[in-house]
Amino acid sequence: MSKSTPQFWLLKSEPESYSIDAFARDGKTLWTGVRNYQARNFMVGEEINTQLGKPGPSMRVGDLFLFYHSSAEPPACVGVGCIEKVNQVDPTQFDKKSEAFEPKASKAKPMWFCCEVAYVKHFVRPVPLAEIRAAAKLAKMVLLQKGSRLSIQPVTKQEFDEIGKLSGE
DNA sequence: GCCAACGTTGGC
DNA sequence: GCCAACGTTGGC
Repeated sequence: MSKSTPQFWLLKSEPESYSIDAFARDGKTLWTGVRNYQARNFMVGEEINTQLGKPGPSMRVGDLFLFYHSSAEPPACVGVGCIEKVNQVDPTQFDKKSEAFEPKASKAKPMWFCCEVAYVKHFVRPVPLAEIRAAAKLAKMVLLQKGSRLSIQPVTKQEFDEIGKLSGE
């Protein structure tokens, strides 16, 4: 795989189900349970997306992401993680006890994929959604677009850096 | 392929 | 708890 400049993402998680503190304890985790095709396709390798005729942006090993607490008080970007592996089969689709169980999937033909991510850091000061919304430079973030519910979103380097700045780095 | 009904997301 | 917006499902 060729070296390339990192790309940037935003990954949402409800802290009640998986918080940045849990992420920090785990160090690494599989980002499982994503059940939205657009979000899934970001985690599938770009070669595969190209083969499928869907050459959208794809995660690459080494990309960085903002860890976002959704349905939280307040909703906020709370830290940073790193993409360790892409295009991993999501094991929760085979687990009948999981909320993310997918009866139509089989091991031979999995439907859902995930990435492995590594904890990088907490922001010293979380950046709440209201502050993101108030920042002119962040107006184009997918997060702020009306009706945007994507749990995995591409973020520009400028946006990533600006959030870091707002966090007091 | 259309589209109504339904379930989910997520801010407030 | 409310509700707008969205994605998915399934009948036709």
